[in-house]
Amino acid sequence: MKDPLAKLPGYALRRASVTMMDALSEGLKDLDLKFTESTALVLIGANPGIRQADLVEMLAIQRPNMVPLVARLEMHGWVERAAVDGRSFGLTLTPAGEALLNRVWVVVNDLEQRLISHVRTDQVEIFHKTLTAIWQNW
Amino acid sequence: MKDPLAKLPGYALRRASVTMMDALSEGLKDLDLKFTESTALVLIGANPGIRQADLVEMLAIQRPNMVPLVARLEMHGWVERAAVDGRSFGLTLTPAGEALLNRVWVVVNDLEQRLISHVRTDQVEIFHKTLTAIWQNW
DNA sequence: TATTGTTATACTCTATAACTATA
DNA sequence: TATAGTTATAGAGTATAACAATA
Repeated sequence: MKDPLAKLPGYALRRASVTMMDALSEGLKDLDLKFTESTALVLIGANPGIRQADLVEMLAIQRPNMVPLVARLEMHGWVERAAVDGRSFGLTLTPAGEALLNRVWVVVNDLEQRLISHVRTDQVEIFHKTLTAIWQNW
Repeated sequence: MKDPLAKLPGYALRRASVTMMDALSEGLKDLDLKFTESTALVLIGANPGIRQADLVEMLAIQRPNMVPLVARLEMHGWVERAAVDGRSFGLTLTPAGEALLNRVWVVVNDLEQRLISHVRTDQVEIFHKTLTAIWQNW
């Protein structure tokens, strides 16, 4: 059976991403987290007081989809919202949120290590830079 | 604003894939095709008489989702189904399907070239091999 | 008994339009 | 007038269970 798709780096990029995301979803399932929720936790943890609008921009998701996401993190007691001004909220992790974030990092680091295991050691940096250039300079 | 995600090759892989897929979807919109439909056309074109079950395996999609996909390609007169035995159909492109496939290749080749433009020339092959290893040997 | 294709359905993720309140 | 957050909703894309017909 011929497979012309095998010659296409773009197709490989897609398949690699899906494969990795499947594994990540599996790992996050134990934490009761979706992928985007985990990235939001990371950014809130690194930037206490960050606003929803900042998350929207950094994660490149739609504003309306941020609402139920943050609501769920707050509902579980992982994130707190404090009014910054009359229309925006600053987000911070609760102690429970910090603890959860630590577990997120375990899952993520395991995944990244597995990913990197398929990249020659001397190629890891350029591999990363190339992927970053693709989405940032497309 | 700190962004710990920027250090993660896996996150870059995801963002790169999404960015590229957005561009591909845009290109395929002119052809009235979805991404998976375009990959099915490629495989049918390269393997006349291929069965749905073969597509399902090669594209790693679910069998039930193949049904409306092939039905749409047939409905538009791009693909013909011929009974191979009592339970399976062999798929072939019609002349209209071949013409459409040529246009798919134009879109795909443009996209691949744009993708590759972000990869150093001497790195293209290893970049491709690395991505392939990730999804095939995960 | 395993395989092929099918039907019906559900779930997740993402996108759009329109609204309120505030800067 | 532009921005932040919200509401409601719609659309892809993908997944599962169960079935009929055939190998």
